[in-house]
This record gives sequence, structure tokens and C-alpha cells, in this order.
Amino acid sequence: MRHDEDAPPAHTPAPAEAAPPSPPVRRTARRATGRVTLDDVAREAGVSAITASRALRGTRGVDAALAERVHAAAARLGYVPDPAARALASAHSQHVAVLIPMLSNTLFVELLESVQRTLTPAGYQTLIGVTHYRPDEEEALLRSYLAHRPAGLLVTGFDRTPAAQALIDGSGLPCVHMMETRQAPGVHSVGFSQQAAGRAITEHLLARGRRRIAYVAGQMDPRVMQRAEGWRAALRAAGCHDPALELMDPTPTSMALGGRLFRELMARHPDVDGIFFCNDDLAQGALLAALRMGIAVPQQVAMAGFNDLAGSDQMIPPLTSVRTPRAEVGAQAATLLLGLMRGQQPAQPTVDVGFELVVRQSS
Amino acid sequence: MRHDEDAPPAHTPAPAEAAPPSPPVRRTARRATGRVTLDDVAREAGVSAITASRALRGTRGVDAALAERVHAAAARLGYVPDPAARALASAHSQHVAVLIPMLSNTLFVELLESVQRTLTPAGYQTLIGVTHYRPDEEEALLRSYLAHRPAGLLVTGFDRTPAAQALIDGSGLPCVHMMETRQAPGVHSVGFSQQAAGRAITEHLLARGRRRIAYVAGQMDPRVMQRAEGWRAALRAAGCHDPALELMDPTPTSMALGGRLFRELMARHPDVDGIFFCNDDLAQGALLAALRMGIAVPQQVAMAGFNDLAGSDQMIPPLTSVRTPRAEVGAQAATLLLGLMRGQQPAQPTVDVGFELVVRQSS
DNA sequence: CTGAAAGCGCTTACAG
DNA sequence: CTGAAAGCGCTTACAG
Repeated sequence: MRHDEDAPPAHTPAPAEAAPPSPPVRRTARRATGRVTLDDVAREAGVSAITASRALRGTRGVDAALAERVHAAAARLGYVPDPAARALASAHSQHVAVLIPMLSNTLFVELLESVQRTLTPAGYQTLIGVTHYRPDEEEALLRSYLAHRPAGLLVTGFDRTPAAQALIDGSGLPCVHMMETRQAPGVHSVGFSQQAAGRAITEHLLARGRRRIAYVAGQMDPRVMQRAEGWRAALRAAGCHDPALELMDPTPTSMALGGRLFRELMARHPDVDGIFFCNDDLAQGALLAALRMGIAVPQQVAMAGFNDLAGSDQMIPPLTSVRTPRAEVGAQAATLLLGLMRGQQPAQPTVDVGFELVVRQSS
Repeated sequence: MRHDEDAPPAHTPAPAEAAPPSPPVRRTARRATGRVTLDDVAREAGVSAITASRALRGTRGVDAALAERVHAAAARLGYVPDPAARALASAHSQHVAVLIPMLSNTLFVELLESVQRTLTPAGYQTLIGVTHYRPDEEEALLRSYLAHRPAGLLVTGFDRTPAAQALIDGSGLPCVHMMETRQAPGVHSVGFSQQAAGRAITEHLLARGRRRIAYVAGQMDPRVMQRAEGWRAALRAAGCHDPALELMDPTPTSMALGGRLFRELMARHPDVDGIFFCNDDLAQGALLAALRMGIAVPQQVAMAGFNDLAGSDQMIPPLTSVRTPRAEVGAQAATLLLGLMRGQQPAQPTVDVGFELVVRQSS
């Protein structure tokens, strides 16, 4: 059923004879009146609005008995503070803007969940921004979120447009960088060395006796490039670095891409005996492709992934990977930010949470 | 390096002799003064604040030339409206609260991205709430988000606590339900029949000559139960429903769980010749387990999943599944909500986007 | 430790 | 079509 564009909406009431001069009805709620305000709570508790405000916010310097009365009154009336009014008056919301590249990589979902587990109980609300690995989108998100006067910022990595960086710096807001670390004055970060992790997993393949080790990657974001750097360093040190074995594709990673890149690689370089994939989904796809092609893993080609994602332990054979402690990163970054938002000087501005090799049968 | 708790922060400046009576320095930005306000824009454009406000919001009834001047002035000054002030004055923010069960199921990530692709260009900001399939968490999120006076609500399905439902109803806000459909006065929904989809995929297995068809599920959320209902209906109609072949686990779905449930099922019922999994990750895990156990798919056991997730087409053999149009659901739900927020009567309060069988070699 | 006044930056409702 | 006044619901200074 469709209404004609110009036809009056079906629910319009017939005009009554002596209708009272009521204001036009809006579809949405009109709580302007209904809302329980701080003044209501203050009146109920027999104190001033300021005292009620201070008691509710837990500001010290309020008589315990009074505070008790205020809390009781608030509970009785079902008072919920208005975040907009609070933000307007104090110039800061209880929002924390969290900028991550992508939600389809479960890595970032786990990071996010961990951040929220720390921030939510502390009374902060996360404003989730997905940049799709695009610097221009990150800049736009930053611009839009900054208008909401967040209390703090959580961002991924260090690579962004100068304008985006200027927005962060100019805001003067506490900001913690996640997933990578960098030592610099006034810079806060929680992560690990992507390059060291890339180097470690490559050295593991070398220790397995492999010499023709390829690096296969998708997405090509900054961290993927840092892992490549680690791969190069390890192979150069071992004297068997071949730039031709570096296969990168800007497409987002997926099992399908992994299968395709693996077939490409083996067609071009049949002598490859080890592969380091920048992300587990690529490796999973390659593992299945190898099974289909009859290429023995690890006998003919050893494989290792990155991030130890769900399902990697279920593969045939189970996949060797690098376990990246994203939950730890999220928790520590949020905790660090919490301290900064309270005006505290952090014990350490940079936290390296490390990484862990998970050696399974694919290598 | 660690600072002693009581030591003064390292950056405290030495007290100057004739220091001006400046206010105490705060770590965070003090834009109270710096901020460009609507009044600045109005002054720059030579109009009143109201006119500037109306011009910027695109309210009709502003002289074109004036509006042009206002926009130019805003651009020149780099004016960014303050969402908090706007929300406080108008009793509504530009937020839309989106409540989804989980981010680790890529289904919901795709749904969300699609919602944002529609809402963001329209000037709305999504407030993402993850309920973890827990009614109490949903209720708490609703309470907290409603305080932010969102302009609209997007929720998943219809099953929630009475209190949560009362919050939604009492808010008077436009609300669209996603993933399921339900015909009821004043209720808006975009989705498809989970039961019909469950029935259709089961009938497909029946058409392949299978008679001992099991339903294997995790999570056990309302939609998983509706699919079970479809499975039952199809088998009853075919005269071969066996309740013993219904294997459900409350654990979140994963490849590992799929492998485990598959082994359990085959141990208990070696005669099973077809399996419908409530989600593709379960089926993927089962497929790998079958490969490991030497059980031929589809010869001995045909398998079908649900949602056609990433990787299912890469499996050995490629997995038959039900493609659920979550991007379509997200787009249509957001569009419907947009109309409601503008006070329009929707052409149809319920949109069924359907589903599609994707038959591959596993069945 | 408590409070009266002012103001945050917008929009609503009312006039003209 | 445009505007002056009032107010949204809080918190920030400033006093006492």
C-alpha cells in the first residue's frame, strides 16, 4: 500500500469544532516538561542545585549526610543527568572518541570491546569511529567528534594527515595511540613493535630450515608495512632476502584473497618453501588452497599467519601465528587515558605489551 | 621512569615574582573563549542569530541571498555547530542509537556499516551499543542512550525485557526493528522471516534426498530459535522430524564449537545424512572436522550453513548457505527511520527483504 | 562546606 | 521572511 505524495497522512484527525488552541503535535517526545531536573532533586533533598550537582558527581567537599540525602532524592525521583546540559556547561562531555580502521577485522572488535570494558564502568561512553583505513575519513571523523567535546581520544597508530594531527594537537585533549608504540615527549601509546613481531615469525621460519620465505600481504596499512620491514630485516640478516618474494595487494585481507595470492605466488616462484602472511585470514585461505592443490604444508611450504584469529587453530594443519594481545592493548590504553583525563601524570607514557609466537603444525 | 606520588609534576613552572592572577591551568583545552559561535557567524553575516541558525539548518523560509551570506560567513570563520547546545535547546540530538547483539559476528558489522552509510550523509551520528545478547545489557544501554536524547532508535529483533520495551515506548522516539519483521500497529521493522529461511534450507536438504537431518546451533538467540522452528516445520511436513537431532549450545558460535558439536552429533547419531547449522562459522568448523575425520561431504553428510559469511565459498567443499541481505536491511531500516524522524508516514511500516539460497557443493 | 548569579551555545515560540 | 526574549539543564567561578 502506498500513499499519494500529496494525500494527507491517514492519521490526521478530523478538525474538531471548538478545538483548543493546542500547539502542533510532534511525533517525537516532548520531555521538556516531563524531565526530572537537578533542581527537582535539590528541592527534594532540601539543598541548593550546586550542592546536589556536587554530591551527584562525587566532588569531595560535600557533607556526607547531605550527599546521602541528595543521592536518596535522586534515586527516588529517578533522576538521570542530561549529558547535553552537562557538556554545555562544563565544556566537556563524557564521551571518548575511539578511532579504529575497520570492524570486519575481528582484531579491532576485540580491541574495542576491551576498551569499553574499562571505559564504561568509569562513566565514559565510547564514540566509535571507523576510518576504513582512509586518512581522509579519519580526518572527517575527528572533525565531527571533536565538535562533541569528548573528554579524550583513542586512536590507532601514528600515520595520519597533517590536518588530522593538527586537530588532535590543537584540541589539547588527552590522546592515547593504540597498537604501535613511539617514544616522544607528550605522546602516549600502548602497543607492541610490529616490526619485531614480523622479524620474530620470520626467524622462526628460518629456524625451521626455510630459505625461500615469502611475505604475502593485503591491505597495506602502516602496520602491515612495518611487519614487512621485520621480514626483510630477518632475511637480510640470514643472507637470503629476495625482494621478488614480497607479494602485496592493497585489497582488504580475506580468505579468498589469501587463496588467490598463494596460487599466484606458487605459479611465479615454485621454489618458495615458507610464507609469512600479514594476517591470519590470508593464511587460512592459502591453507585451504594448498589442500585443494595437493601442496603439502608444512613439508613443501611452511606457513605462518599473524594475529592468531578465530579458526586458525581449526585449520588443516593448524596454523602457526603471532598472538597479538589486543585485549591487553585496549585495557591498558583505556586505563592510561582514564588517568590522563583525571589530570594525572602517567607512570609511563609508552606501554609495550609484547607479542607471542604460537607455533602449530603449519610450520 | 617513575615519579614519586607526592612529588610535584615535572612541568610545574617556577612561581614568578609578579605573576598575573591567571586562573589555574587545566590540562584539557579551554575553548570556552576560542570557539566560534553562532553569534559570531550572525554578526559576520550581518543578520540575527536566529536567521543564521535557520539558514545553517536549511529551514525553509529564509531569503536565499541572506542564507548565502550566512553560509559564506560560517565557512569563512570555520564555524562548527555545538551539538550539546543544539541538543539542549531543541531537546533532540543528531544521534541515532543503534543496538546490536554482537560485533564479533560479521553479520552485524555489515549491518552496521550499511546503517552508517545511510545515516551519516543525512547528518546523523550513530551511537553504537553492543548488547552481547543480554537483555539486561540492552536495557542499561537504552537507559543510558535515551538520556542523550537521540533522534531515533534502531534495534535488533523484538525480544527484550518489559522494562526495555517500556523505555522505547515511553520515549516516543521513532524506532525501527531490524532483522525480523512483525506486523503490528505503530511498529516498524525491516528484515525477513527467519523461520521461512530455516524452512527453505531444510527443504533444500530434503530435496537432495536427505531424511536424517539435524539442526546444530550455538548462541540460541531468538532468531536461532526461529530458524529451528523452520527446520522442525519442514521435517514434520516431510514426516521425518526427530527431536533427538536438535543439538543446541548456548555458547557463542565459532568454528571450534562447530567442530565439537559435529563430532558429538556423529558419535551419537552416526546415521545423520544432513545438517543445517544456524551460522556459517559452525558449518565451517564442521567441514574441517569432517575432512579430518574422513567423513565425505556431501556424500555421507550434506551440510548447509546460514548467513553466507566470508570464507564459506573457500571451504572444502564450498558451503551451501542462506544469503541474508543484511546490507539491505541496514539501508532500508535507516531510510525508514530517516523518514520517521522527519515526521513522515512511511509507505510501508514493514519491509521484508527476503533471503536467498546459495547452493554450493556441500549439499 | 554551601549557595546565588551568570553563562555555556544554541533553538523554540511568539511577534511583527 | 526576520528578530528580541526566554529558556533548555547543567557547572563554573566567585563569595561567604
